[in-house]
Amino acid sequence: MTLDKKQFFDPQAITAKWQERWRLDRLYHIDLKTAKSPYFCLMMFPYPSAEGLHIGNIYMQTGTDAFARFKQMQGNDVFEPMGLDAFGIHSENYALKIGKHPMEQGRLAQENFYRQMESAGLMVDWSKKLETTDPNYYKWTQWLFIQMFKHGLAVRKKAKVNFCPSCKTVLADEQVIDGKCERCSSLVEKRDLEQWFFKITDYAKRLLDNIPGLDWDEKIKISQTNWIGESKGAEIEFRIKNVELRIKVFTTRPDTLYGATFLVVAPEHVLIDKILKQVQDDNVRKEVNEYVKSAQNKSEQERLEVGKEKTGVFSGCYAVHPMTGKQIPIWIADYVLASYGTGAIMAVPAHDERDFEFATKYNLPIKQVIKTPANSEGKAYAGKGEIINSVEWNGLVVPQDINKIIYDIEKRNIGHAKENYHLRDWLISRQRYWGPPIPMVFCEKCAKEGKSWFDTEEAKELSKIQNSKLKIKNSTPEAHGWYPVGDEELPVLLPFIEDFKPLGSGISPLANHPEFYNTKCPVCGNQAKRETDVSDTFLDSSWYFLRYLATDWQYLPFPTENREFSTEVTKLKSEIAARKRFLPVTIYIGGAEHAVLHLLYARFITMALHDMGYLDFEEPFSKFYAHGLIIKDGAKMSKSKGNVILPDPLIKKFGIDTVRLYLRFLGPFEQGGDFRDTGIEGMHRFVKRLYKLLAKDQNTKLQEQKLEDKKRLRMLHQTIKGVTEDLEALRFNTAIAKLMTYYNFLSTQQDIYKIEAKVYLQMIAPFAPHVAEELWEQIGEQYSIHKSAWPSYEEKYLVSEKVNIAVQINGKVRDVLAVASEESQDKHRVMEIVLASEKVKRYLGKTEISINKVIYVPGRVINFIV
RNA sequence: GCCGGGAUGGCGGAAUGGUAUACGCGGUAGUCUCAAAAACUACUGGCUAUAAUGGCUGUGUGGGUUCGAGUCCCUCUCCCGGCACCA
Repeated sequence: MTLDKKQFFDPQAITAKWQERWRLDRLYHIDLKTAKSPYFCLMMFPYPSAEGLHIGNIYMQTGTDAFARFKQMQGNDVFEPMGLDAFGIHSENYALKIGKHPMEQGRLAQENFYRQMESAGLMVDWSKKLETTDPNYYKWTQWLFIQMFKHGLAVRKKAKVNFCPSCKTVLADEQVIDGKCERCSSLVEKRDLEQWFFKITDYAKRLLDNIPGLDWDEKIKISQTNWIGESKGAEIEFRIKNVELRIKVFTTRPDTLYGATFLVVAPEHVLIDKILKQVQDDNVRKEVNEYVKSAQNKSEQERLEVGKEKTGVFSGCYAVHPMTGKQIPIWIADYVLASYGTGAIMAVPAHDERDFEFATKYNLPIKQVIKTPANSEGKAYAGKGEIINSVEWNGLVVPQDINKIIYDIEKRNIGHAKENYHLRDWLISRQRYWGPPIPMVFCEKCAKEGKSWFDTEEAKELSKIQNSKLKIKNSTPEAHGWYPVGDEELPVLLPFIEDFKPLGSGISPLANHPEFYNTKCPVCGNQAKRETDVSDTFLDSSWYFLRYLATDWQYLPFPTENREFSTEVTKLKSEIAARKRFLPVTIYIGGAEHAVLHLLYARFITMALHDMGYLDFEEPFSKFYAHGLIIKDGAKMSKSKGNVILPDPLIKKFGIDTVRLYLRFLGPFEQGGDFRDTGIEGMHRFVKRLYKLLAKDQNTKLQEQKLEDKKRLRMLHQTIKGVTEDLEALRFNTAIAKLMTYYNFLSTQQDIYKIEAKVYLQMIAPFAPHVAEELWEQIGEQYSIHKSAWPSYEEKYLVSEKVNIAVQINGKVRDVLAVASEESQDKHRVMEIVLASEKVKRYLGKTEISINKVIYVPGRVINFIV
């Protein structure tokens, strides 16, 4: 007779039973204050834009959860919080697509997301959840913006910025991938606009220098290093002939200075106008003007097109070479970028491919200054070799002697050592609706009078107490008229408006709402206007991990002892101290796609908050682990391909424990893997078999007495060791493989010892929390398995199963003769095995040698000295 | 072009320099069934052999180090990711 499945294993009933019990018992509630061994296990919070959770979200969340549960069982007080990154273009675009108001869509999505995440059986303390759209949250996002402004890290600048014509907003550099919008893949345009920027470039060096010390995925560290893009070199000044003007150029190869045969400046370079005034020839002037104009009209895309032939025009002016005193022509060409370095270069065609191409086209002189191997032709871009044709530098060898050259340049007062960074300032304004309004007020009257917040008493007070790393600047023209909203006015609520659609033309939807933007100047009291742009969603997520520790605090953004909050700090003194122990985040798990976005911004903001005195650490995430992507049929899941896997039906069909186990098993966590339907069926079979093996009313008898069988003890302890090490390194797939091997072993045994069942359930609990809890109860153990101590192993049971037996002649290993197995641990037995081995017989027969000494190397090789 | 990472059965993937292919999927055969499904049992890299506890071969290519290489070193090919007219 076949058993009805329901009769012996009903995953839905088990899940419901235990989730209910855990909730009633507040099993996963964590008291941040009394925690003895604080462990902050953070996972990236999702944005609730799509129809619901994606299998990829579940993949990441349950993976993090398995690790968190493991750490909890190891005796840590694990804080695993969760929330929603609900503001931002992602969510807004989705609302636009389905024709709902973002506020309404947000409410629906929020409900659905929390329901789904709770069904995943996470050990999240839901009493500490947060949403970035909550005014109690974005009040502090706005507060953060204001602190950045007050400390001179949020500035208004007019600049060429990325503009997405489809999302109708500006974008940060990091949000442009291959010239396309990160969200919608539209071709990004460049527009000249005045916007709010965060001065992340001020932190470029520190952000870079801290990278080697981070316990992060190497991939991510390399990406960030490349993105910050430090180039070491020198800035060198060239006098312009007949004029009191100088052009600064940046070069990484000051050693090739004697090879500079002309200068090139970007078409946008500010000196061009001044230079042109000196030019007599009208034709040249006209030509230059035309070139500059045509360069401006070209899109970034066109200008950067690979393989494009270089263009340029002679400016009519000459510069004076600082070493030789000879005059060299100044050219204007768009292969030099205004936004990098000084916007001008010294061209060394003999040793730079681009300069060579340009010099060849326009017939400019080429002068070799580095000795190159005989066989290479004119263009040798060698970065190393002996310097020639360079008067006093001749004979020096680069790169070794580059510092001598820079020293010489500095001594002659023609330039100095200089580092440049690829990193650009973080453009924070968005001309969209769905975000926290930037909490700034602009007063026309004050602007005309050249006043700003930096002229107030408060600014002067602040400048007295601030960290030396942050110098409050004097009021710059860009800051004139700008005041932050007063603390008591926060949050600046995002109003509900019907016309929330992005307008394009660089204006935010809020700009059509005088009832929102009309206000009074906090200083002069005249009519003033609120900023109508909202901030980038990456600002919301740049500090959310701090807020998890303070979701119940209304007057503190996160645990801090800064004097700004002195009243609260006095009141909550010990609580703040206790909660601070969870920071910085112990481990952060998330997708590698945020390498240069979220992860860099969070580091920057943390560093800035540190410098402002709000935090006493400057790196937010001690450890970062990047998980891989889950794909289907070898391709990324997408609706157009019709290969999207949704979690709900799977959970319904197999139960969450099977899904959790399968997601862990399908490939290494850091690589992701291919979702296969037959694969999950296989895992389902395993879960059913396991249940059958250990469930109370099944045939198995649990042996209460002590386990003495050596083989079984070794199996048990080896599995504990392997699984523990695998979990420690987040190698979930191999951990589960070991558990399955162990199951296969146990299932062949007549009886199962209690200790085996117990340890087995504990090891599978992080992956299959509900089934493990159910069986834990059925074998008569005390609730809850998740509060039980992770099993430990004893070395004495771990003697290696395999040893190799080798022959040594004159201290050198000559040959491996045999492989002995477990029984061979004592020397006499080894001898027997060796002598019985066919290979040894042959070896001994051939060479007529005898074994006179045995050296035993535990675990690996047994050497015979012959 | 530059910087990373990778290539192991029919498939996903295991292997601190020590019996390559753990674990799962798929496949084959069998048990149970009127039958099928499910479940269970056995086998499953290739070639060869079958009296075997047999032989040979095998981790993208070609070489090297080593008693011993998927693993370490060098060459080449291909694939994936990031950056890219950044001076």
